[in-house]
Amino acid sequence: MSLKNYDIDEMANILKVLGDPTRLHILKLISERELCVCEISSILDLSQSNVSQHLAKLRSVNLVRERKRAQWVYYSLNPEPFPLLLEILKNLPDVSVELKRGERVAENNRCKI
Amino acid sequence: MSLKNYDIDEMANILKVLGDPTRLHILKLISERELCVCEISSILDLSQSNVSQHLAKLRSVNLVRERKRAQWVYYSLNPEPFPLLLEILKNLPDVSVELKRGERVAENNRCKI
DNA sequence: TGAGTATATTCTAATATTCTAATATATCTC
DNA sequence: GAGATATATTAGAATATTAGAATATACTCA
Repeated sequence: MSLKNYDIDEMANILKVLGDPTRLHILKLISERELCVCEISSILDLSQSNVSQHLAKLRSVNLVRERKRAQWVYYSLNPEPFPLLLEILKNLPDVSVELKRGERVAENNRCKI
Repeated sequence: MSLKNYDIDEMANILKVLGDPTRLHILKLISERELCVCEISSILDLSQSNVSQHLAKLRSVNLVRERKRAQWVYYSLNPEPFPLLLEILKNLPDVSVELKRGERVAENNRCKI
């Protein structure tokens, strides 16, 4: 996803989706490592439904990619270059501690494939 | 305004303010040339109150600068470097035709100082 | 000082967003 | 196939945002 040639409404839409702390947090997490919904849910201590709805918004503007395996869905950043997003994420606080917590959950829940 | 060291809530706040087509449009306009509220109002065909409220949101996250002269208030981009914003604005459609229209308004209303 | 103009603020109604609870779908395992 | 698990979707209540009308403030000029 390039940044070129957006009209104002498209750009506003993307920025609106980005303008939510939960969604930014999710993006930061999956920018470091692919995560399934249950891991995100557990790390952020949010309901599955809530996370799923935020992911739907992120999908709606093509910011994330999903990979389905068995009953799990793993999310990662859309790999097409979107320099703006990378710049934003680079400047958010580190989430490695949270990710460690996610790993333990993954092991317990056997969604680690 | 640098992009470094924002926490997630601050960043989300800024992006939320940016995530509105009217505000993006205003930012694009004043990135080309300092404008008073009445010019913005006329160019975008929005009520004075509406424009003023959008400007208040832009002020709330420090994206714009105001210069008061007589009864007019002239807005321009906050000059502190905010590479992210410049990148966004660079990729929005040209507004020079709209700005020409604004100039005519300015002449009629004698807010051109 | 008083009338006129530009802008900001406040209030309110309409609309949009968010969260939770309930339900649906899909896949796995037995 | 039946039950269990992961995820998505839907519906509804709570909350937030938006736009317009009315009002307030600040400045100018006669």
